[in-house]
Amino acid sequence: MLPAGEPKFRRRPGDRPAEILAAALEVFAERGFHSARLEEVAKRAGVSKGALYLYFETKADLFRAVVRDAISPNIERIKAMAEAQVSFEPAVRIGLVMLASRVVTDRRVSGVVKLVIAESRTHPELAAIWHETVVEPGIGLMSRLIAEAQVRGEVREGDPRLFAFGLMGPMVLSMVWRETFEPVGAQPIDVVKLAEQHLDTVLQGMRP
Amino acid sequence: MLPAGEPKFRRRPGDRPAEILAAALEVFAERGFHSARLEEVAKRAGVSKGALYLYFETKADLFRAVVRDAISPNIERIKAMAEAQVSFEPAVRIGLVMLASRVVTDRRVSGVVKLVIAESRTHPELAAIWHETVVEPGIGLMSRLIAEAQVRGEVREGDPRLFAFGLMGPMVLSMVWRETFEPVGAQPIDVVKLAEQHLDTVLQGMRP
DNA sequence: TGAGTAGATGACTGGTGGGTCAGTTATTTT
DNA sequence: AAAATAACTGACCCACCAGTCATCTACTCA
Repeated sequence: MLPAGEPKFRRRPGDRPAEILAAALEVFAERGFHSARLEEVAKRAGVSKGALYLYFETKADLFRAVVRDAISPNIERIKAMAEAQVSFEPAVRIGLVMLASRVVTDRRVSGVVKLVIAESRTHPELAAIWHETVVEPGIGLMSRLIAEAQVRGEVREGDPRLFAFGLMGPMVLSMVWRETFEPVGAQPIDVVKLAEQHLDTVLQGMRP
Repeated sequence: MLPAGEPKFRRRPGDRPAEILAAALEVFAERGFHSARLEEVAKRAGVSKGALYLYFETKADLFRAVVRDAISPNIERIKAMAEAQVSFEPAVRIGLVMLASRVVTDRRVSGVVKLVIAESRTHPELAAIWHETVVEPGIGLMSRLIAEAQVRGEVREGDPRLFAFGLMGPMVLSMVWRETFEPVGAQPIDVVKLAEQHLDTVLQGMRP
């Protein structure tokens, strides 16, 4: 019964955390927090269950790490957009279409968004982190651009924040739709088309 | 130790199911499916855990009953709207504002919506039921009204279904917002104001 | 009023899965 | 080459809770 050649495992402490996070994201996204089995995460990450505990304290800790990990690229995007000096219409056009084509369509993102929504009662810190690092800065940025455009007379009067919700709403709906209704046979939404048509409609409707 | 006066329990088979459903809705909405404790449901319904099993087969069965129960009034509403012969603009105006003031604001509804989203992987039947009895008829009705308005030249060209998503999006966002971000300190959305401003914007943007 | 019965109780159980740790194996150091 | 080290394994433990059932109690009706 002596195993020939291939070693039973390798020591790769540098790569393990990222691999475990990737596997955990998959399993959490598929099953939700409670139904996710650590045994399954370990299997997909190619390690034993015990190894998970070398890198993460508890299941909840692993979950938090998954969500935090998924946030970072989005923060970069928002920061970049906020720093670039741009005028309202083109910024919103480019921003929303990019959001539609790159973010909303990415199952890893919509999966995490769904997780945050689903587990917000049992893990309110995650909803809080998500809110203050992604949602509020994003909405804040849009509101500011809209308010500036109003001063220049390019946009009619109205609450800038509500305009921002009006623009973002269908993107949120799309993520919910993809995660909730498409798996049970709902006709998929063409998110990019939706974003474009919605932009045409709302931008026209926002003119004075 | 003989209890004087008040009996230990009463036999009220007629009222129990509704009371259990109400209690279960509360607990499921607060905790989600897995974290919800049947002991807690029983306590709030004023019965013992065993009594639950006189009326519902399993926890999942109880959960399904809660969701089905919450759907029915909405089906009635949609049916009524579909049967009333109405023209596009006033119908959408009245419909969306009613939705905002009565449905989106009702925590019992937003709670169940959140549950359906959260548990759609482990209970896809619920997502399916919700989709075919509420979502699809609702979207279908709106799309039809929009398509008819396009024929009459009241609305510019564009995919009627995407217009419908554009109108509904912010309502979905509002429910998610209330259930997910408000509990962690997010500034509440005035849903009726949002609905009104969004209607003004989108209806103007939909004109030819 | 008392026998019959359906409604209701609550202590109990069994499966499940998060978390532990004594021991094993790959790798580094001496 | 041997010792030292740290990554990793996997069998085990035990808390937890959905679901059960022997028993009891309220109500009915003859």
